[in-house]
Parts: sequence; C-alpha cells; structure tokens
Amino acid sequence: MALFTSTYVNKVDRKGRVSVPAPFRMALAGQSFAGIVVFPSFVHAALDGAGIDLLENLARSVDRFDPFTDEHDAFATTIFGDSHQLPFDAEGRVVLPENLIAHAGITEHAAFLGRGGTFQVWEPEALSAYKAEALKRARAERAALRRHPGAETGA
Amino acid sequence: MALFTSTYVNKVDRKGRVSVPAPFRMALAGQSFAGIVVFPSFVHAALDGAGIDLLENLARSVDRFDPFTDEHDAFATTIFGDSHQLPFDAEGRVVLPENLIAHAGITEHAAFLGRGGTFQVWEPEALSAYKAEALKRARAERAALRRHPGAETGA
DNA sequence: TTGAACTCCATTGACGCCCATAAAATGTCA
DNA sequence: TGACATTTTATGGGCGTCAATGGAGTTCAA
Repeated sequence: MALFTSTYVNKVDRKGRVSVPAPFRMALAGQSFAGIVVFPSFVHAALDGAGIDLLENLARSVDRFDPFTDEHDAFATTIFGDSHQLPFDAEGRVVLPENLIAHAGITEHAAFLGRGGTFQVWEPEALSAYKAEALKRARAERAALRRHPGAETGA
Repeated sequence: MALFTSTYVNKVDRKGRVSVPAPFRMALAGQSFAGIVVFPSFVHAALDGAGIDLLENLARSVDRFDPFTDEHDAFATTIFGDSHQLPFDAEGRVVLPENLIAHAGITEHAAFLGRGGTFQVWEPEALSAYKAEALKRARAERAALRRHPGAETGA
C-alpha cells in the first residue's frame, strides 16, 4: 500500500519538468502505470496526486453504484475529466500541464505534500500559509478528540 | 505491540546521525519498515516518534472516510505532511531532517523519551526543564487530590 | 521547418553502505 | 569472587551510488 509522507520542494526547470521525490516514486513502484495522476484540488489552489490505482479503484466503485445518479455523474466527470496521467521520464521527472500549473500558481518550485494514500502539489509559499492554518485546525480537532474519546472511530 | 520506556541521551554526529536506543529498535523489530517515523510535536519543542504502524493505521482510518471531505483534511495534512520516515543504517542510526532538528532545538545531543506506545525526541536540557515542571505539576495535583478527594474525575 | 516532447548524457552534492574503534554489558571459568 | 573472553552498542569516518538538476541531441507532427 502506498504511503506518502513528508514534504519535498523541487525545482521546476525551464522546460517545465519537476522531479517527483524518490520516496514517492518508491511508493508507486509496481503499479500498472509508471507515473503519477494529478487533478486540480476541489478546495485548494493545489493539485491532488496519486498513483493510477486511485483512478482504477474509483472507476470500479463508480461502476458498482448506479452510474446514472447525478452525484456520481458529476463526480466522475470532474475527476476523470480533469485528471492527467503524467509519465516519468528516465530520471523520474514529470511535466506539469499548463492549466494545472496555473491552477496551483506554481512558478519556480513545486512542493510535494504527502497525505498518506495520496499527495498534493503546491506552490511552496501557498503551502506554508495553508500548513500554518491546518496546524491550528488540527490542534483544535485534537483537543476535541480528547474531550470526546472514541469519536474518531464513528461516522 | 511496541513499548517504549526509559530515557536515553545519544550524540548527534557531524553528519547528523543519532543512534536510536537499542531497546527502542527491539520494540520496532518486525515492522514493515526498518526505521522510525517522526513528526514535530503539536505542543512541545520536541519530536513525536513511533513505528510505521502508526501511520499505516492512521491512513487506514482516514481512508474509511470519504477521502474528499475536508473532515480530516487538516489532520492528514499536518500529520502526514510533517512526518518523516527515517530508515535505520546498518548500525541502527537515523539522520534527523534539518527542520525537525530546528523544531526541537537539538544540537549536540538528542534525548529519547519512552512514552509507552510512542516516544519523543528532545534537546536534553529542554527535556530536563520539562520533566522538572511536570513533576511539580504532578505533586500539586496530588496534593489537590488529597484535599479534594474525587475531584480527579472532572479532568 | 520549426516547435514541442521525449531520450540520452553530464555534473554535483547528499545519502547509504561499509569498516574501524571504543566503551559497556554480559557471560565464563578458575 | 575476580580476572578474562565475548558480544552488543555507540560513535567516527571513507567511499561509492543515486537523486536532483541542467542541457544537448532526436523524433514527430503541424
């Protein structure tokens, strides 16, 4: 099972190439597609990324449900329609498509943020700001968990 | 299940390496990743550490929710984004990343503090100060308990 | 034929792997 | 019980490999 952790900032060169962090590539080793899958985040000025298995699983689970309900239709359209498969070159780099670069506001550098089963790609400054805010919220949630032990197993 | 006890102070060498105490390594034997996982403590100038199983369990429990809600968004970002997987070298040492060193204020030595299922890494002086304060508080609470028996159930 | 995208190669700096030493803990045996 | 041998840790340092980065050549298509 892929496990993406830590944060790596890599340079985007003149040709638009970025090295995917080696630990991330390790986590993706053995998948049916040698590269990553990225699509614009719904909520942030960032990109969501994962291995091809994410789309494969998603396709399976969409098929299993009624494929013609509005939610799934919208969901599938958005995810699959905006997803890009970015193949690794021999050195483990990918080229970020123009519109994704724009969505994330990426210029010189790209920050890869591990999120467990998936990861995100940010403009480094924007990530710093978001991380600061996320830490505040995580502290609050942690306090809430302490007050209501067991709540995290529910829902 | 891993059980970390006692406190060990080890040297950080010129290359940034520290020996993980042998008993801690024993406690981690047989896990899927030969090393430790560390991330900055939410509340202290210290690092929280554990085996890879901590993140594996966390990733599983996050997956159980809809991965596209921002319910646990902040939490996942903070934990996974700041977690580092530090592999053991042949001698059982790890290299602490620059930003974690800075967060804990570690320079020459690192103190490993067992906390049961997890452990912490401190700058030794800071740990002494924290321990002294914790002891004072524990004494005060104990005194308070004697004066107001039953008060401990209120948190 | 000109630009975009991919393959291949070069550089450099960090990291992992290996070996050496020393101190401490443990065991052995008279 | 005390001297000695063995093993395990902690620590230091050398060196080869790999990751990140930059750039040149090549192919393909508009």
